[in-house]
Parts: sequence; structure tokens; C-alpha cells
Amino acid sequence: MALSPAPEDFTPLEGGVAARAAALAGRGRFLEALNPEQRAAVETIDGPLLVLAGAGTGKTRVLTTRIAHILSSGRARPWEILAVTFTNKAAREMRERIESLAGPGAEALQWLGTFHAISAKILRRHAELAGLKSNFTILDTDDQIRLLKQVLQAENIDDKRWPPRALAHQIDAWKNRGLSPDHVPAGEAQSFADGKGKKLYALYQERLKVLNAVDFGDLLLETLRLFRENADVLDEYRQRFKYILVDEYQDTNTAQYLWLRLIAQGRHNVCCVGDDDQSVYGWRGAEVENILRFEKDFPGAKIVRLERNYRSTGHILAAASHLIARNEGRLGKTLFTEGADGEKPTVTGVWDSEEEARAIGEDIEQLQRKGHDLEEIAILVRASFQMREFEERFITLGLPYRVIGGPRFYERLEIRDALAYLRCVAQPFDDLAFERIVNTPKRGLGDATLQVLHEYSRRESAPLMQAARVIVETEELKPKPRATLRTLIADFDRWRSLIETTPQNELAEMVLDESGYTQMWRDDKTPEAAGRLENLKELVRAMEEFPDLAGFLEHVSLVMETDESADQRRVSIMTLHGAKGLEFETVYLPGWEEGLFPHQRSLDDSGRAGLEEERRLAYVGITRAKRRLKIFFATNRRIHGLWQTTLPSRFLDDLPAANVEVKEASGGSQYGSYGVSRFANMDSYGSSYSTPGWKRAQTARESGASKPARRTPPMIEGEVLAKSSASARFVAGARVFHQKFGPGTVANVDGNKLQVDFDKAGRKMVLESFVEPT
DNA sequence: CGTAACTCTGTCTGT
DNA sequence: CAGAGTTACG
Repeated sequence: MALSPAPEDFTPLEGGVAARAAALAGRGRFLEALNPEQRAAVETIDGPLLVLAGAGTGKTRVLTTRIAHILSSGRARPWEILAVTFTNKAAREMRERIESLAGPGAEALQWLGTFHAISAKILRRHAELAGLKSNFTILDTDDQIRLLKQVLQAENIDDKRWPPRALAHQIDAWKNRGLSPDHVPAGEAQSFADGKGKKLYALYQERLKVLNAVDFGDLLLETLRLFRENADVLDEYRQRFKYILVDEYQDTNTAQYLWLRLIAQGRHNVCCVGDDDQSVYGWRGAEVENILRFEKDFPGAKIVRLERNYRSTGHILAAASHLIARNEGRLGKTLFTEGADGEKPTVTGVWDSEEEARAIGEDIEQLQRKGHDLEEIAILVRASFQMREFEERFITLGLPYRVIGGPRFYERLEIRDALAYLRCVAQPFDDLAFERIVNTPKRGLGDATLQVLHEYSRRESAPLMQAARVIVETEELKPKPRATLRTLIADFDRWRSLIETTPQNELAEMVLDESGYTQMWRDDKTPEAAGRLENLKELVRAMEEFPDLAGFLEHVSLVMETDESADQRRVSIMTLHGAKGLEFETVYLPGWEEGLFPHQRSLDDSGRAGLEEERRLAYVGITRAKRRLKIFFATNRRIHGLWQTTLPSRFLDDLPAANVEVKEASGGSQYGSYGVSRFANMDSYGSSYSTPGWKRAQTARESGASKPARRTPPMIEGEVLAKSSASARFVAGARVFHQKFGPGTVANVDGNKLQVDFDKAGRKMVLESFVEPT
């Protein structure tokens, strides 16, 4: 178990005389760079402080300078500061910036991180008080859903009618509000499977305890409970944390808020920085009201407003302000800049998403030719599926890009498998991991075997690994699976015995090789296999940087990203949520269409509040831009595989005409001017069944799904005919193409079945109708 | 037990 | 459309 930091951990930040002198010398200088309000926010160190910081007003600068100031004035040592962020990216960036202010040693700020990461750390120290072992597993969403499914099945609830996903959502919502099963209000307990919601929640929590596991919500909730039930532990942290800082305070949910308040009520030195206009995590339980409550919870709190924007040009700021002014219920801030007006933001209509990608690609190439830095260009999308089109286009153009927050590295199949192996080694009680890999690669340990293990496991309440160990000594299994299982258990025992003595990356390589997992992918001839092997190598490489296997598994469950080399300058493609806190010279905002942005689901689920949150997201997007802002909307977009005609986003109507330039849609779309405002008379915020877009979608669904024709009809009858007649007969030796297996040569014909030697996949038996001639 | 083909269903944001 | 789950068959 982790111990408190030893004093030997001192770093130059706190340590040597020279370092301290240097810090003192620098002190005046970093305060000078601030405006009066920022300076007040930095120098009001003792007592509660709320900083209302508009976009681009130097929020991060205030936070980092404040920390540097606290350290250099000797008021606290690095490990006595609690600094909470919402994303790992924000934490990393803050650490870097503090380092550049106060010199190396920012790693001593060991309590700088996300709510979840800090909670995990606290929880591991006091695991036994929470009924856990300190090496507990952190389940991700996938594991969570799989486990819930088991719970539902055990209760004989039809998981078709009551999808585990929905239960997961419900439980998450409860956890976000700080509610454990016994605190769920009576009325809400009815909400799932005919009133079983509360019971299922309780059963799920029981299962988690047995598995020695927590989910994301538990990290907060269990820490909260730990504090509430153990006054001495709470007191320890209240004493430890002399100063508390919270970034993006508007995004805290109730559980986080309670967590924070509990600690902060010790010394009352808490500084929260937030902007109600940038609250975009309502769907995750964030309560903007927490900002409003601040003064009540901390009487005598000082409030500082930062309204001077240093980031964007006048026109961009005007567009943002005008748009956000449409929201009701704001605290109200007026951002201003003394900078130049700059270029007007542009709004461009295009025919479809393909043209959108093409237009933006060309635009970027033009900037590139003029010498603009690709690092300073970003494309911010509402939903990650929009990214693909840009990726494809940029690949053909050879334009370097980076996708941030796309499909996560650790969510990939092969990475999850590999991690499951490692979890089985490090955490032998980890049943979810065991189930995942027991028959991957295929070793003939199927449902039948697993059934036997489960039965024993349930009877003796023992982990599956333990069950297997016992069962292989009995006659319960057939000889073949019995022998296989015995070998597998022996392998795991052997690997486990090496944990202490073998570097974790070497151990991982050994596990993956000897288990046959890497071989499985080498034998796999599908096109993705090579990439998967690459990813596995990347995983092993990434492990080197960690102190041990447990440390790595902790990191991976909370953060893990692909850190691709930053050697090349690239365009960034990311979601609007992911872009919060960042800034770029040039920002592209594609996909401003009804249904996509604002997203239909937000509207359906949360009505007016949902719309306002979407608008704040638009505000976040616009305010990321320093000098150039280019908004796009397409008339046609493929949604769920169907081409649909879309309408320009209502947010376009929220932009001030005087500050925005409307560009003629290239290709002469009839939507060249979006100004024909179809929402002027609509007071509704739109329900899925009343928007024109939806109705059109219904029609489109009935009438087929071909891409709307632009000038020439895309579907040429001849093509269709040619295809169906050609599938009449194949002869041995003919070259064919299969959607999944690629090109191949027909070896044998048997009625409508063909035996084909595929170039990559080897010989397969396929139905005639599944291949086409080449 | 494993593979190929078929059926169904979701459908965004992220620690 | 894509992925998960299910069924038929070898």
C-alpha cells in the first residue's frame, strides 16, 4: 500500500537554498504580468475565493500563478496543495505551466489531478476502511455494463426489455448525485424493471465488493463515504491540504461538490475557478448551481470576475457574446477586448459532409502555403463520428493531423485483452478479466467449462481463478479442457511469481507471447491484424515508464492515451468537449445543422436546458479561436447510414450579422444564405417529431437511402443489373472479391457455395452471393 | 466447439 | 451502417 510521501521526496521547488532564492527572485516577475483582477485572484490566498472567469480571460494563468505564488511564498509545500481538474489533459497542462513558472519539481505536486485520480489515490490508502483491498480494480464502462448484465441475468430479468446500458445510466445518475443504494429516494427506486432499480443497484454494489472492484462513480462515492464515516481520516486530509484549487468548477456534480466541501471546510482555503457559460457536462450530472451555492457554503467568500479577454479578436468575441446572450439564467458577464477587430468569422454552406471535408482541407492547405503553423489549427466537431470524414480526406491530401479523444487506445479490443491478461496476473480475483481471456485465443474452454467454474465460484464464493484451480484436480471436466485449464492456471501462477523480479514490460511481453495471444494475431490474416500487433507493442513500450505493474494498471484505467510523437506539426481534430480549455489561431466548426448541433438527443432528453447547454458548447467552440473562425453547415449528411437532408443550425441565427461574413456555398447550394430563418416563428425548442428535419428523415427512410443526387443521379440502372446478372455463375480459377476477406481465386464450385483461396485469409467456404467478380 | 451468415438495434458528449 | 447477438451447419 502506498505510504505518505517521504520527506526525501523534496525537490528544488521546496528544497535547496538556491532554488528558493531563484523562486523568490521570480516571484515579483510572474505577478507583474497580471492585470489587476488576475492579480487579486492570485493574491487573495487565505479564505474562500470564487473566480468567475470568462473564456480567454487567463483562467489557467491565474491558477498556475496562484500555485506558484503559494509555493514561492513558502505558505505550503507542494504536497500540501490539492489542485483538481476535470480532464487529465488539463492536469498535465497545469503541471507543465507551473513548472515553467516555478522551475522543475512540479511532480512534487502529487495531489494535482482529476477528481477521479485523486479519489483513487485516497481510496487505495484506506481501502480496507471502504471494504476493499488496496489493489482494487477500476472498471470502465464496458466492464460495468457486462457486470450489470450478469446481475440482470441472475435476477431473471429480460435484458432485452431492460437493457443493462439503461441501468448503468440510472446508477451513474444516482452516483453523480451522491446517492448510495439505501439513499435512493423511494419514488425513483421504481424506475427500472418494474421497481427493481434500487435492488439491482444494491446487488451490483455487492458484486463489485466481491470482485474487489469499483466503477468511476464509486471512486467519488466511496471516498465520500470514507470521509463521512471516518472522522480521523477526513481530518488527516483537512490538515494536509493547506490550499485547495478547483478548475472548471461549473462542471462539478453533486458527489464531487460534497467531496470537495467536506475537505474544504477544514481550513477554508479554497479557490474555485469557473464560468457558468462554459458548463457543458450537465449530462454527466454537473450542477451549475454549485457556483451559486459557493457563497452560502463559504460565508465571507470573495468573488473576483475576470472579463478582459486576451485571446480572440473583436469580431470573434462579438459573435460569441451575441450567441451566448440568447441563453437565460446566466450569471452574466460582459467580455471585452482591447485587441483589433480582426477578420470576420465566416459561415459557409456546403452540399454534403464530403464537400465539407474537402472545403476545409483545401482551406487548410492554403493557410499552410501561407506559412501558418498546423499546430495552431483545429477542427472541432460535435460528435466523434464526424471525425472520420476529415481523416479520410486528410489522408488523401497527405495533410498531417492528430485525432484527440477519438476511439481511446485502451478501448481497443487487443488492448483490452492484453490488459485483461495483466489483470489476471496482478489481481487473481479479477473475474471479469479472467472470463474475457479464458478462451482468447481459442483454447477449447467454452461455455460448458465456464459453467462449471461459475457454479463452483458461486457455491464457495471464490474467484474464478481459484475455482479453476480446484476443479482441475477433480473429475468434473472432460480430460481435454481439464488439461488446458491446468496449464493455463500454472502459467498464470508462474507469471505472478515473476511480478517482483521482472520489469513489468518484459513480463507483459512474456505473458502475451507465452499465452499465445500475439500468435493469435499473427495468424489472423485480416487487414487490421498488423495494426493490432503494433498497438500491443506500443502498450508494452508505454509500460516502461511506470514504477510497477500495479502503477501501470492504475494509470491505464484512468487515463491511457496514445502519446504519439509530437515531432511533427499537425492539425488537431477533436470534439468540442475535448477542446475546452484550449485555444488555436484558426478554428473550424463543421456540422452546424439542426439535429447534429444542437444535437437532437440533448433536445429530446433535456428540452430547453439541453438546448442551452448545446448553445454553451457552441460558445466554447467559438471562443477557442484566436484569429480565424470558420463555421460550416452541410445540406446533406449521412446519419446512421442514411442520407438525410438537414437544416442549418438555429445557432447560426444567434450570430450577429454585423460581425459575420456569409460565404456563398461553393457549388451553388440553394442554402447559400441561411438567413431564411425558419425558426423565427418557432418558440419550441424542437422535439424530435416536430422538426422538419425529422419528418424529412422519416420520408427518406421509407423511400430508400441513396445519397441525394446533385447534378447527376448517382444510381445508374445498368450498374445494378450488371451486378445481379454477374453473380449467376463462377468457375474455378475466377478472381473474386469478398467484402471481408478481400481478393481471392475460386478453387471449387459446389452449387451456390464456393471454395475460395483468398490472398490474405487463406481458403474459405463462402456463399456465391457474398463475392463479386473482379 | 468454431465459423459464416443472418437479424436486430442503437443512434453524443467522457472520468 | 456497424456491432452485438443468434442460428445453422460442419
